[in-house]
Amino acid sequence: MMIANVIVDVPAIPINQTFDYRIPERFQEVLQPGMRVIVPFGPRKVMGFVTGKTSKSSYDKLKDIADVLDLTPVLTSELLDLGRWLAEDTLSLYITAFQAMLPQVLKANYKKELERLSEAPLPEELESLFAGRDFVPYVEIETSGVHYNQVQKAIQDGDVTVHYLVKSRVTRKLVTYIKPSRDVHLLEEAYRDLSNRAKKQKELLAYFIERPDETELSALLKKFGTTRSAVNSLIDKQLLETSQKEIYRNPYDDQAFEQTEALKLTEQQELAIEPIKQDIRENHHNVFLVHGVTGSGKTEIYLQAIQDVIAKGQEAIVLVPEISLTPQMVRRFKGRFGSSVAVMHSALSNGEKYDEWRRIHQKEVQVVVGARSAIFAPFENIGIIIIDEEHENSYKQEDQPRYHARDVAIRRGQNHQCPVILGSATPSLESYARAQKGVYKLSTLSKRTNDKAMPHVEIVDMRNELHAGNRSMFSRSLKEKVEQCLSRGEQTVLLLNRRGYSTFVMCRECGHVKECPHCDIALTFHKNSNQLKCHYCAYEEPMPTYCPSCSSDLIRFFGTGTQRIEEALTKLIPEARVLRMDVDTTRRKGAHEKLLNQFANKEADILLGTQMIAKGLDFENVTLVGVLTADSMLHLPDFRSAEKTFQLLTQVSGRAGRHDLPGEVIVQTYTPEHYSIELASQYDYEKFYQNEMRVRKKFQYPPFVFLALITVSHQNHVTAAQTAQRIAKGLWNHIQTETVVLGPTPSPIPRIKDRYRYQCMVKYKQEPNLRASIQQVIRQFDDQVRKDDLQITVDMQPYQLI
DNA sequence: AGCACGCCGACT
DNA sequence: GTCGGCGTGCTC
Repeated sequence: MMIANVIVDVPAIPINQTFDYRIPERFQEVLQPGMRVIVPFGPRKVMGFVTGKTSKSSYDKLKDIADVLDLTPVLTSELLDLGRWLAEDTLSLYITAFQAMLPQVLKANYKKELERLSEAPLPEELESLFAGRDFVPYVEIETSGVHYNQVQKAIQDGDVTVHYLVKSRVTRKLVTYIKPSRDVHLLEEAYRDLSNRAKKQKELLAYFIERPDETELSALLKKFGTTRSAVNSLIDKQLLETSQKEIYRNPYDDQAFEQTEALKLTEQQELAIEPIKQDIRENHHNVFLVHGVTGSGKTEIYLQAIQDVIAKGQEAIVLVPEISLTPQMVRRFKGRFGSSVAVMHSALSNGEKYDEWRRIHQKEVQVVVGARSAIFAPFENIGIIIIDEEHENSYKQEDQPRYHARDVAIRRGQNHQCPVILGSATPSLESYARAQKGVYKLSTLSKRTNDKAMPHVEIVDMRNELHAGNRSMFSRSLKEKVEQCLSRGEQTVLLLNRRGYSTFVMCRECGHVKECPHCDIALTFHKNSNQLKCHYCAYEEPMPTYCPSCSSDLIRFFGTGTQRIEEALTKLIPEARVLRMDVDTTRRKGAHEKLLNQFANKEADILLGTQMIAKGLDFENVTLVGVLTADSMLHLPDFRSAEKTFQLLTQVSGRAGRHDLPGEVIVQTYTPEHYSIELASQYDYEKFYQNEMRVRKKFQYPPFVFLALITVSHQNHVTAAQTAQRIAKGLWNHIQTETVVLGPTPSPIPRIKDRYRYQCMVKYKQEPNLRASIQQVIRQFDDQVRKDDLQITVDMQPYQLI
């Protein structure tokens, strides 16, 4: 057992394998799989993960491990295994998968520096750069313009040498503590001797005579209303001493959360939770889909299930989408489980994320609530995994490794033999279909806990507005309702669904949208060629000047923004105070919370914003929700567009009248007859599901098939297209007859950073060897990838097709 | 990826 | 001669 298998931090295809290293004597006791090490790799040093230990190697020129970075493994054996699976499942590199499972600060930083070895004079430029120092960072040499061969020469003469450094990014937060350094009676003696003018010193000393424990410096200064100088004097007199302690950055003040108790469950909730509790008791893995309408008390089910898990001495992972948007959620978990909760989300600093991660790693918490990557929490005895708002696409990572947290959750659920709960008011079709097939266990919560009806939804046909001479973005009905709401002193939320604007073409006269005749997907307007194109097949046609359906010349692509809406709104209803929330107004850190707090404090009457206001917000005084353009998403060139529209409308409707006041919703649309809009207004998920499934079946989209997307990019247009073509051809030779390879077609964004992009889509039902086939086909291009800057990426479960 | 090596053309 | 550009091959 003196050889370690190491995955090194070199993200390249030929390096995607373990490399063997000898374990030097001094590390043999401590080194375990899952630890990070520094190893020599060629002429340099790199970080690596130990994946295993063996006694022999097929390689005979082994080098020694240079250093061990961790005292305990950062990856448990389960996570090591999970990482390998993840890399293979997503066709990523092992190192990429491992890095994705850990906080940023555990990544290595690489530096080179030059060390002077002799007193012999160096070339002039180099000599002045050293300026008496023994070490010079390599970056200084690069930026100073010293000739490379001078350095080379100095190295050859043995006057200097290069060091390859691997530095950890870890920064620890230290806090200063003060404690007495002498016995109490010596302090008392010193107290008597102190001059009466040293008032603060006396006070401090008296404090420590009373309580000789360590006290945090900042707290001490605050308590006595003094500064560091008084303390320093006592330190100089050797009466007190300082010590530094490492603390965790805790982004939440646990005391600030009011503690809550388990609520009494309704009959429906009881029915839903019982089988989950049973699996917890019996250590049994099942996936539960909890389909519960807004306000049906899904969270309370999560909380009570977690309670059971904690009582058993096990741990819980809760995933929520973009948690920074839902301080309410944090409050509920911290309120129930106090300091046993770690919170992981994107708004935390790297240091804060690391500290939360360590609290998990060191078993100081039993519950983690976090965004996507929290699924990799290094717990070893997981009793439940919960994914709230299961349909959210932020659970899919859009860069390598392109994983879906749901898949990882289920894999970990199997590893730990524990239940996985998927919760949503609008489950993804994939999940609901699996529940229908019995793969997942379905529980439905159709009633709200307060027995209130869902707010009434009024659909406004914007074509009628246009015919009546109203060309503004606000229908007469919406204007009226906003004014009424205003006069009652209640608040309004207006959603501008901006995504997809200016890409699709719609007739403002009749609502007609150009779609691909082969794909039933809206065509995308390409400005440079003035063409409409389909992103699923190669279909294209010129941009029409007249609507093919009603011959109106009002056919055009859409473009508008929150800013313009805000202007129009203040003109229309001058007395309303409007708060705008979009990427521009929330870019600054904390701006988000500030805006929401302002609105909660009723400093504004109308909150106008994009998607970000649709999710998880809960304001008791909001009684009106307006959706300005319900169909803007509907015509995105994405087979999920109807599903996304339904989900968004359902979600945003849930924002109205959540409390005592009754709410209402106004949905403005050019296509009121579309089933996603009509059924969302009736809160009829079941019917929507049936309808959408028929569409998916007809056009062979998920969940009836699986997708894999291969994207090729190259600075040369022809190379990109040709390579994609060859990949498509290559794949045809490997696949079953009912599998389809579509394309190549230009990617939705055909050129990014001066690289042309082509893609192939694979639609398949049963293709057990697809990953191997894809790998085999693209391996032929490895050389070109390396030497010709060709890029090939594979997404085994694409979500974002646009 | 990132580094060294080695081959070749250009230039003081 | 020698400087420096880039193609090639290796990394336990």
